[in-house]
Amino acid sequence: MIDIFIQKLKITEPELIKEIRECSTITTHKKGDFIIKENEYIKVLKIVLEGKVRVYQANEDREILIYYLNSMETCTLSLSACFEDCKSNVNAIVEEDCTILNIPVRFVKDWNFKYKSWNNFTTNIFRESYMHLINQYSNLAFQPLKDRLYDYLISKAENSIVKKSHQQLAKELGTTREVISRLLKNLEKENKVVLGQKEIIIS
Amino acid sequence: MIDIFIQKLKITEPELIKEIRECSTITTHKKGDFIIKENEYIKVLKIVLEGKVRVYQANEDREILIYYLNSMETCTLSLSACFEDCKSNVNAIVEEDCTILNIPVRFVKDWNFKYKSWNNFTTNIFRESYMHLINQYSNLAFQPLKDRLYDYLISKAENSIVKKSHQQLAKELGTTREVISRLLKNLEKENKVVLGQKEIIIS
DNA sequence: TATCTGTTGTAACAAAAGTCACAAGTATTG
DNA sequence: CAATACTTGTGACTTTTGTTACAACAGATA
Repeated sequence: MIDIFIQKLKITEPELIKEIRECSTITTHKKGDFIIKENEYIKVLKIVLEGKVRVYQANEDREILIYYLNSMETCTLSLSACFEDCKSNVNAIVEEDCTILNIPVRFVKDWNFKYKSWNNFTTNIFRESYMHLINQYSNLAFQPLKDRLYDYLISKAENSIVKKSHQQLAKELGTTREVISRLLKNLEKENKVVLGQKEIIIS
Repeated sequence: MIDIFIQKLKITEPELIKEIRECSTITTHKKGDFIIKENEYIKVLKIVLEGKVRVYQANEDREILIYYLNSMETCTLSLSACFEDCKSNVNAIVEEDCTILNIPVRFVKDWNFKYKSWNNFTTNIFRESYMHLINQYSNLAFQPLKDRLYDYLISKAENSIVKKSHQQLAKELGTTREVISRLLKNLEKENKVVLGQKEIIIS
């Protein structure tokens, strides 16, 4: 598993590969486990080798998705935290049983100047995440929820099907279940989707 | 001017200081000039030595602030763009006449692995910007505009006074002037602020 | 002073989003 | 099968935000 990750990162330095193997730990987590909780100090960089994790912010009654971590994806927030001892401002919950590669913060910081390929890796993650978040931000500001929902469905569809409950969508888009149900019904009336049980078909 | 910036960055390597001086250019811009436009390729890292720049996203009829660049602040977006040739997804307009330090992208990338203090600088900028943006994001998702406005006024107040027009505030918070005027009037009725011409006093 | 531009106030209405309450269907599991 | 939890539908209502239209005032300048 680590090999695939190392390959994906285009890590060439043998010493770095050795260091990663030596200092990192691999943990497994069940669906529903919290990987990171708000206000907790982050002490390791977390990379999902397998499974799925949802990283989100919450207020009293609603949640909004920051990003999903799928196989071989890196938690930008934990990476960010590695460079300065700081608390998390998000939660991360396991959505599908997963295997996680944990690298203690001090290594992440050291490697950044020691190994070129690690440096490329971290700056790429930052760049991509930052660009993505800015776009999310202005969509949230300017797009009506109906449009955000429809765009989101399209982006998540596999073979034009999205297997999610209305409640899940609400948590991802930062609203409530009733609102999602209503908007989906409207989309169905406009013949843009067909609704099923935990399933939305885009037409 | 460059000296202060170098000092602020805690740059110790004499060669780096030399390189910065040699490769960078200093430009001046008048109020209203565009530093960066949406969909333009970014070719230099921009650091505001003096003056003020507003970086924002726009749609047809509204704008939302991403961040202000004040004296000695670095444009995270242009930094981000340095690591991969890419188009801007924001605009940057001069709000107060300014002096800008421009560093071509290839240097920014090289230095990141060549000089430790430069590496620290870039990762710090990324970390702070990313953390800040995540918080802005969830505020936008969860906080009513009235609260966002009030919090914003408090954060921008100098001696409890904010010298901005309603139109400016609208552009910063991603809404329209009329809405801001109404919400401010409500805040005044609740004795939270006193309104004047281009001036809001927080009480 | 007259004119122009920018600023603020505000009413009336429309649209979007959130809340509450309840009903009914589906899936899961002891 | 019965009980339970999850899922979806939906009406009625409220709150928030956006839109349109117009009036009045302030400040700068010719």
